[in-house]
Amino acid sequence: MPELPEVETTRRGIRSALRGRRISEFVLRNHKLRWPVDHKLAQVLPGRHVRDVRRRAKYLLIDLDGGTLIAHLGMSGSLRVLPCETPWLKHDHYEIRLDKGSCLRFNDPRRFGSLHWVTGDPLEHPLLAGLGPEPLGAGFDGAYLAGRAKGRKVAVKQFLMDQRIVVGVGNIYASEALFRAGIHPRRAAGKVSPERYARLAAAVQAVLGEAIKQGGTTLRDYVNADGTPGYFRQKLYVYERDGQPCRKCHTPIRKLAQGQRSTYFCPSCQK
DNA sequence: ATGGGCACCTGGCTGC
DNA sequence: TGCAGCCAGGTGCCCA
Repeated sequence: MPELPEVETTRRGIRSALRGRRISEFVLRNHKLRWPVDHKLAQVLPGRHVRDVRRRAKYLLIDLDGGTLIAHLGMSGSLRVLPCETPWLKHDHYEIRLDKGSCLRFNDPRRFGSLHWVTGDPLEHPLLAGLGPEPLGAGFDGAYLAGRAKGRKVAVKQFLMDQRIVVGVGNIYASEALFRAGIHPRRAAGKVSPERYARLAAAVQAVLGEAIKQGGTTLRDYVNADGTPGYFRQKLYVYERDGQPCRKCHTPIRKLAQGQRSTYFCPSCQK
């Protein structure tokens, strides 16, 4: 999926098109996403206005009068703003039609995405309640990471991707942040020094911030709200670069498997 | 509590 | 050309 930078880029793209607008219709073409989408949304949503579009972790929160839509893009999902007359494409699953002829449409080949409607505080929804701090907000730094890592034997790369520890870091940016911090992805989380956690926290913030500026990373499916790809791919140091020379020391980048996911690293720069 | 593995699903690529 | 096998921006859940 889209990781934090891609979700944030999507948020910025759809927010300007949605805010203040009135929903005229909700069309559910395929309710079989990660969790079944409630067909009643077709009755519940029309007439409501969009107050704001927020992001928490990799979830988009679309605040309406009297409730919030919680949308997740899964691995391959994208939300785009389109003219209402645009024909349905393969893997288009739902559409929020707005006044003035535009609509927000969700496309997701793998259907790992989701859509929930809540009338209370969305941050208290079970999917969101246990999430860790935002990496670009207060409460995330090296001291925090070091504290959470005490005694943990899990590899630091998997630790960093645990959304209960810190949100938003997925498979691409975990490898990239560890490279920037010079930390070997297989090192036990509890055996990384506080000094190196300070470097790692700064690296996470830097790589996510830079990726947001570039509109995210497009590998395959991901497109922004206006259909354009993200341009951060050319700035990646290690992800999907196995066998190619390290951009700092020219040692070939290596690939390994951790928790059924690929990890990329430089065996010379990362210890 | 922690760690490890599987499941959900489709499509694109590789190699025989 | 056909097809099996493997891999892909995530994460909830089950088991030891």
